[in-house]
Amino acid sequence: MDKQAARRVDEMRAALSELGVTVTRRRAKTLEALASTERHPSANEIHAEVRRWHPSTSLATIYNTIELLKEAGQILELEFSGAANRYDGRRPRSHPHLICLECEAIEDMDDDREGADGDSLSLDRVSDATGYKLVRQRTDYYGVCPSCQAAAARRGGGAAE
Amino acid sequence: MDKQAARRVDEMRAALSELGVTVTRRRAKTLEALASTERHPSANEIHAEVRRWHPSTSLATIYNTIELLKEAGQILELEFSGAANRYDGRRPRSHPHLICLECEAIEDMDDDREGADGDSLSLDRVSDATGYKLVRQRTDYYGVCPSCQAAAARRGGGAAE
DNA sequence: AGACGGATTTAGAATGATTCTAATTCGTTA
DNA sequence: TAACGAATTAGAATCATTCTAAATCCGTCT
Repeated sequence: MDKQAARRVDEMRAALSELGVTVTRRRAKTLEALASTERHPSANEIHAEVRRWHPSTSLATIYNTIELLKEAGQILELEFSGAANRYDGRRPRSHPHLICLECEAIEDMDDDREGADGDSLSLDRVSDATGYKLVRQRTDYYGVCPSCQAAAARRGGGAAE
Repeated sequence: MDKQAARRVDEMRAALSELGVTVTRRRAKTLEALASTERHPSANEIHAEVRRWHPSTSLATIYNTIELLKEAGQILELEFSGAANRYDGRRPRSHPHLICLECEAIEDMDDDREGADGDSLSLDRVSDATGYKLVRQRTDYYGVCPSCQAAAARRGGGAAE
């Protein structure tokens, strides 16, 4: 676990304690799993990771912890209907994602690629314009990632394919 | 069905024919249901509407037609994991939505509220910046709509609530 | 140490949207 | 009318997520 991940785990721990819940060993491992991957894991993937240390852990516990993290504002949930939800525990504030339709990879998009000041300002602006009291936003870009494009080119041959 | 809705139905019809599928009466009603509401209905709601004219229609047929419309690029699917997906058949190109967390209303956000030229340009820009071959985007703003805010104020009394 | 009580966890059942399947019906064309 | 492929149906299957009731854990107090 690198330094950034460790810092993130501390933040999440603190936020959970703030909520009045105890950070058990299972929960701690869940936080670590979330903080130490860029992969935006599903509940199942987190479960598999936590099980490596606490084999009797049940999926319900993972969902339970995710729920608490949501209440604490410490996790971003990316909902999908045809597939499992994916989670971002590294950057809990709303930010855009790139989603590959072929390999299902999800990666963060750098904020500075589109508006510098990020999302909260934009939220405020939209709140003002619409009268909604906004709390978060979701922005996803769907397409084919460079690596899948390369794989397709290798398979298919020419550009016409 | 107003004029705009009728035009939309024609577009969808044409796109489906283009695909080589026949636009049956049930499918036609499905298109109408989609074109004539701002409500972003779920599959169930569309089903209920179509059933008013063709009571034996099965849910599977609705999903089937939605699938075809997706292939034809004539419908926007807003995925949710905890609730039914919602559909936008009036404006099939990517555009932002406002989603009320209390009453589950979904409304279109005017494009000119944020970038005038809309989404395809933005898609191109992001494609260039990231190397992804992007095909669509999703932008949602989550919060409480004005009408639910008013209802809450009425219930709760003062501003402190 | 022992007992208590509340929080946590577990296994499995329940839920609900969506997809699949096999059989039936519909529409068109010969 | 017969025959064919497409469309449709009812119901089963799938699968992520949530719920439930029982068991367990953990800190605290005696």
